[in-house]
Amino acid sequence: MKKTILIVEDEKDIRELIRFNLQKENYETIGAEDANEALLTLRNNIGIDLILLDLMLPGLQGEEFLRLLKSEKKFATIPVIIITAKSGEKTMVNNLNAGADDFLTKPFSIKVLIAKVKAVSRRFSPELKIIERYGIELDTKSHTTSVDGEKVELTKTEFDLLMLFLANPNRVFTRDDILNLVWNLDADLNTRTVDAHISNLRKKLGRKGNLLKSVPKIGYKLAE
Amino acid sequence: MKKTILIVEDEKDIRELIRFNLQKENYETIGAEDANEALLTLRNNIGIDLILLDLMLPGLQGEEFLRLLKSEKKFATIPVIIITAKSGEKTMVNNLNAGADDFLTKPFSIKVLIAKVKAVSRRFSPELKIIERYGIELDTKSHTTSVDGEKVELTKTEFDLLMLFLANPNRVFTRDDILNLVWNLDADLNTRTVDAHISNLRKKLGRKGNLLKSVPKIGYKLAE
DNA sequence: TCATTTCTTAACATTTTCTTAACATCTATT
DNA sequence: AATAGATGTTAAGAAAATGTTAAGAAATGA
Repeated sequence: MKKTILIVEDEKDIRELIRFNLQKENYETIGAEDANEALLTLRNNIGIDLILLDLMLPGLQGEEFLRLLKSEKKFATIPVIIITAKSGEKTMVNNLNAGADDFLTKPFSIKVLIAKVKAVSRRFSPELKIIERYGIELDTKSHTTSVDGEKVELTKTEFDLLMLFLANPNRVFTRDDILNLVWNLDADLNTRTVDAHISNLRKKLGRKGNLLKSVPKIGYKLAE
Repeated sequence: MKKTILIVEDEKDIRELIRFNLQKENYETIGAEDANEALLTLRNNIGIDLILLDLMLPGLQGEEFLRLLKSEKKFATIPVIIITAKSGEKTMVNNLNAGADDFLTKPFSIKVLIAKVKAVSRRFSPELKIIERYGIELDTKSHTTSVDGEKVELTKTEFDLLMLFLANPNRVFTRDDILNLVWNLDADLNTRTVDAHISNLRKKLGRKGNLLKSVPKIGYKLAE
């Protein structure tokens, strides 16, 4: 699932540069010009997964904002990467103490930025889990699937699709929902593509294939 | 290869201070607030090279955690440096008996901490460790490799790459994961570089080469 | 320094996966 | 039963990913 990054940066050019590159890496991004706007965004948006914070902000100083963040329980667990022009060691120590998870000094390379974002978000959500339901087991660690103990080979798309349903049993998804959640938001696909993948999945799931139910005129769901 | 240090310390300020300084020394760090989180991290993270353990932990007492560590075969070989406020001689002896490799008493100087970490990891890194699986044997001490008893010449990169997979069978790594774990975080490389090395490795591993499986659209894993 | 080894990348080959369109089948309604 | 509109299925071409090789760059060592 796509991760959302809040970019708090007053210089528009830099903000857009960062956005562009993160979007290319398949992150969702939200921009904020200053700390106040950032706070507003945080309060109105659920599911911010990471904050990129430029410390040289006008108004409420970045440091202050960082402390404020870490003092609100709701936000305290969101990882923060600091961007700063000051490279003094004291500053870094202060920020790290205030709760930053990593830092970048300007000028920074986009590659390093991306690498840090990935490293931090990986550190915070080691998505290693096993989902099991109705005798179907998905292991995200080895990326393997089994049905009643028998191994089944799925492609990545099939795996993601099945994970969506297994994680949300009985919930109906429209074809558009599915395209948005399993593919990229901007993928420009025929909705019937979903049908084709459902069909393949059913076949591969064997006797458990009929757990994937079509809900006429709406979409699909997983149910007994 | 960058070494990863797990810092088990409930006081956030101290934890971050340590992190910052170790990162500066080019170590990878992971923080844990208490023993439970630490155990979780150990189970989900491959390649923890050293543990810094504050004994004054809430919940499961540090001593208990240490004993638990040393009793699990998988973790028993990871060196541990104890941080403690108690400087009593008896405590030290107890901890050293329980498997600690060195200790620091609070308040400690960062310089001493770094020095101890370096000393301990140096002591452990030329450790005679042999990984053997599927008939492939890696000897980290002599840096030699054999397949079904036959010696095989690997370059350092190939060796590190193979070690990553052998130490984590069945786990899928993305090309980015691999670049981060085998190369440095900020190595600025084309992800296809990984493919080239995998290809070379497969060839050198002969009939065992096909244990390195590609997982299309994700990465690679080692599996039967 | 030069020689040698190792690494990175680009180019091309091969394989896998995806998407779509065509046709089949089903279901509800008249 | 006929029809219309939906879903099911299949297979072929397109697209994307991986496999492989080799050449130049970079690192290493004499």
